[in-house]
Amino acid sequence: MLVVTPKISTTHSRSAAVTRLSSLTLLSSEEMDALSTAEGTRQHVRAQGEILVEGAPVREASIILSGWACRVRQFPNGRRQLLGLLLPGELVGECRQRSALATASVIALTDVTLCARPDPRARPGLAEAYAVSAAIEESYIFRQIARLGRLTAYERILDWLLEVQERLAIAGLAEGGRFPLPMTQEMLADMLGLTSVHVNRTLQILRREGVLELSGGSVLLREQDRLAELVDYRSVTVTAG
Amino acid sequence: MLVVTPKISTTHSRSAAVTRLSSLTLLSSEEMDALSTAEGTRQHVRAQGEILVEGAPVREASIILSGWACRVRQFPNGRRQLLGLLLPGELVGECRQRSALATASVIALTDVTLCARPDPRARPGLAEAYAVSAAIEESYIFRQIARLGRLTAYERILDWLLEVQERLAIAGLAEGGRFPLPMTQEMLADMLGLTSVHVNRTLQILRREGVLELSGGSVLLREQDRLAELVDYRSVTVTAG
DNA sequence: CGCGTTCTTGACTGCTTTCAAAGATGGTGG
DNA sequence: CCACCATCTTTGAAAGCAGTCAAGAACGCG
Repeated sequence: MLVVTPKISTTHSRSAAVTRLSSLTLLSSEEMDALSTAEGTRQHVRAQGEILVEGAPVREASIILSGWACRVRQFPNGRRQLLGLLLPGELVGECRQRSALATASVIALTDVTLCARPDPRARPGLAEAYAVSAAIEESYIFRQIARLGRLTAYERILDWLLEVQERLAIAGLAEGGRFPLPMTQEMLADMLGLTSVHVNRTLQILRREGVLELSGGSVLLREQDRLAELVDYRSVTVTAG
Repeated sequence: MLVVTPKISTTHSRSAAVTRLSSLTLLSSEEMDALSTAEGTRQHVRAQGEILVEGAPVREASIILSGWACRVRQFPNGRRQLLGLLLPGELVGECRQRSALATASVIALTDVTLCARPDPRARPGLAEAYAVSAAIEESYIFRQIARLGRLTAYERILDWLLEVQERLAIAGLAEGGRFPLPMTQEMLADMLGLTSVHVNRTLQILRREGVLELSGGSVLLREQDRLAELVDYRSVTVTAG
């Protein structure tokens, strides 16, 4: 239950955003400072609150500093589908276009803290980091399509958990197969195209098999190599040499 | 079976690419000329051929001049999922990043003709058109996720056909609910996360209901307003005012 | 006309959903 | 510290949508 991160013991270690973006490409110290400065002016959104509304204009791109968010599509009959996660250090509302409207709503799954994205002009490292981030995000989106289209409930859950772990690890928020999972089984169901009842039953199978511990909003994944093979999970690679 | 387009009777009317891109934003005549010139140097890919390979470097962005292509993810056990279509006038291999690797393979579903994308620098109209095109593409991708996650086979097919029609219509390739559909039922199945047997049975239901005519690689959709309501289909909007 | 691919059909299996209700959990106020 | 409430998780039984396997029919192409 207790997550210890002994190696990062300085009072105020690097934020998730700095950890993530500086791991995507080499950032100058000026660029890291720009990020830290930007993090000073935060914006808070309560759980369930809307960060972006589908069809509404996108003001400016933001970076998620803490908390989990997701893109979502709502159907009129009550069904809804979570299109993809947005985790700390990741960007919201990137677009290359003036007068752009959001192509999907974004809501906060937990309480979320955001800040404006530092201007990438005259900061090639940041521009590169944003571009790499966008490319990685695209590959997460494609993975979500393949997951929903061709994996069983059992495989979907494993594949998705492996992805979440990888994404959190990039931001320094997962360690040793353990990471937070602040979502109800109903949210999981909406993310994975299942019902909450079936998510529940499948999670129990995974627990019984010993590959998964799940309690108090925190997960421990065991035997990850075997699981990754099972669902053909591949780590993200978007840049060459 | 015979598709007549009487209004465009000049010998060489606008290409699908020019039709589509100039409908996304206002293009100057120089920009339209640049497109037409670019179309002079074509590249051909046979059906089933690879246009982009996942994990390989992306050379340059291209425009599809004719034929259908798609992004695809292949699983080791033979399963595969088509991630999304790429239709005439749409762009392949857009990325904002040097040394980028393709995040998914792209294959030709039919014989495909491509050309290099004219340089958008110093051509604000083209830059805008590419940006709008990318935004629209993103909304198609989100729609694919929602389709696979939350619609039944019956709904998936209708929703997808409505989207294909809208996309072809933008390029001037659909009219009066009739458009080409050069895909086998097995391809449809891989696109919609179903088996070909179930696609077959569902198509028969649609035919029996009279909402769909399908033969010789060509479709006719009837009662589109009713169908659109049935699956909560919304036309794409990505730019304000 | 012959062959390979694609489409169609039937019978059966099974994964996932639905509906309903009971149990656990966590936060709040008394 | 405990009772209480809302939310979340768990369980059971039954139904349904979609998958599997297999074989025959139709189609398109050379």
